Amino acid sequence: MRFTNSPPGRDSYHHGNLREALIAAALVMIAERGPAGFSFAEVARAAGVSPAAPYRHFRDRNALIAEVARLGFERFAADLEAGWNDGRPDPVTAIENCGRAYLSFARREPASYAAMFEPGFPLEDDAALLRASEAAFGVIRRAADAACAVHPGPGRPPAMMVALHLWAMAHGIASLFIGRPSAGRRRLPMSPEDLLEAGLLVYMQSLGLNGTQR
Amino acid sequence: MRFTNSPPGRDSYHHGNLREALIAAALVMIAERGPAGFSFAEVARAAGVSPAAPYRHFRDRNALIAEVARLGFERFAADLEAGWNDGRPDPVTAIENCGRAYLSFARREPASYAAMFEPGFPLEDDAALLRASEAAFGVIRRAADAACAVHPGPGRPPAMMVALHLWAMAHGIASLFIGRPSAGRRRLPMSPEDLLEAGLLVYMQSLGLNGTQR
DNA sequence: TGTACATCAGTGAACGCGCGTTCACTGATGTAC
DNA sequence: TGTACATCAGTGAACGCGCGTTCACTGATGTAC
Repeated sequence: MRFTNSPPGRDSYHHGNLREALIAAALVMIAERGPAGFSFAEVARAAGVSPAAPYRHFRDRNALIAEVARLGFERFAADLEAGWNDGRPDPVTAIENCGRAYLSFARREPASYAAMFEPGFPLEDDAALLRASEAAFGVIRRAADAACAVHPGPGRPPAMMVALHLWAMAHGIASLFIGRPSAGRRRLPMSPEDLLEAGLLVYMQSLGLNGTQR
Repeated sequence: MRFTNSPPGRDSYHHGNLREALIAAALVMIAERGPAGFSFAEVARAAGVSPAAPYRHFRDRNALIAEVARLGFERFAADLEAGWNDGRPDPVTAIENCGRAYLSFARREPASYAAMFEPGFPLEDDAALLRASEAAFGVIRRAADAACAVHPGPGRPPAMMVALHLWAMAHGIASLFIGRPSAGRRRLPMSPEDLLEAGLLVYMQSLGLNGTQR
């Protein structure tokens, strides 16, 4: 598979779109074989370009994966934001929609999701990447804030903790039941989406948010 | 680092313990660099043995990782079983202990946990491995059964679903907050253990299991 | 207890391969005047 | 509009390296008698 600008073959000495083509090729390979499953040279070959060309755009293979992850987090945050939809029509429904958006992203973009959460090397020191991941978590955090605000209190749980619970459950389900299988995967008696929705409802019921009242 | 039988150097033509030494060396390398971060040759070198020697014990590198995962699942199941402790003193406390055992395993054996859940290649067709992973899930499943049995009903939730929720939350927290960091990791305002305990309590409260009554 | 022999575990040399990285280069693009 | 020049993106050849895998081998162990 080639990822050149001008179909079918490149007509110019310059590629014109190499950076994007490399990212697209990496996504395909990560989806097929995981973040560890390709080399810098292979991705160049897939883009129809010499093995030295990618160095014009990325310091090394890891930098390419980091960029895949960063772009993934950006789309991920946008998806979660759309699902949350400012808490409409009500917090419980909006959180369910947000959860659905979460799994939908993991399903549509397994390669991005893997680069984001199992890159195979530490991704901590990339400021732009951290910012993108914080934006995504920010959506969940705001959803938890809004949900907690409904709580009658006293005994209102800390919103940060609720956000982490929501995220852990969504990530747990995505990571166990969506994407390339691991040995841990079980057969599911229901879709991951239904499993997450039920889990969120059980959880939120305890918080005084009755899922049936909407 | 060498993993030979007779310290400090091997005195015999035969290693005597090579299989175990290869597994031990793989565990160290996986802990440091992830399941993708070592080669078959490197693990042989670490064991102080020629690059051809590992082939006497494992078909290839993947078979070695699969064995690491299988042994990991065995110890994992035993740990969960000990935490669950047949539901004593009561199901809620026992499930909390089981959750603590879950995270404790991920903390003590990050390399095994990674091999089990992010091997980097499909591990589906290894029957012994599948059996070991089913044994581990079986503990969670039995814990969910016992917890659901306490539910006053009607509206008692399916135990299988509850088991999957418990597992997803524990795995989500382990995978996000324990082990080698990914870009997704947030700073935690509390320990993973406390986060999981709180999450389990909130969840189980909805099931009619009051965590404060024990 | 001793000996012959089969089995087994590890050797070490060899191979072809693809990778990461560098380098001086070259062709295309954009811009100043 | 034309020309000169700087900048930029991709070339292709080269390198050393470690890997995976094979092979005939050898030394140690265990067992039959």
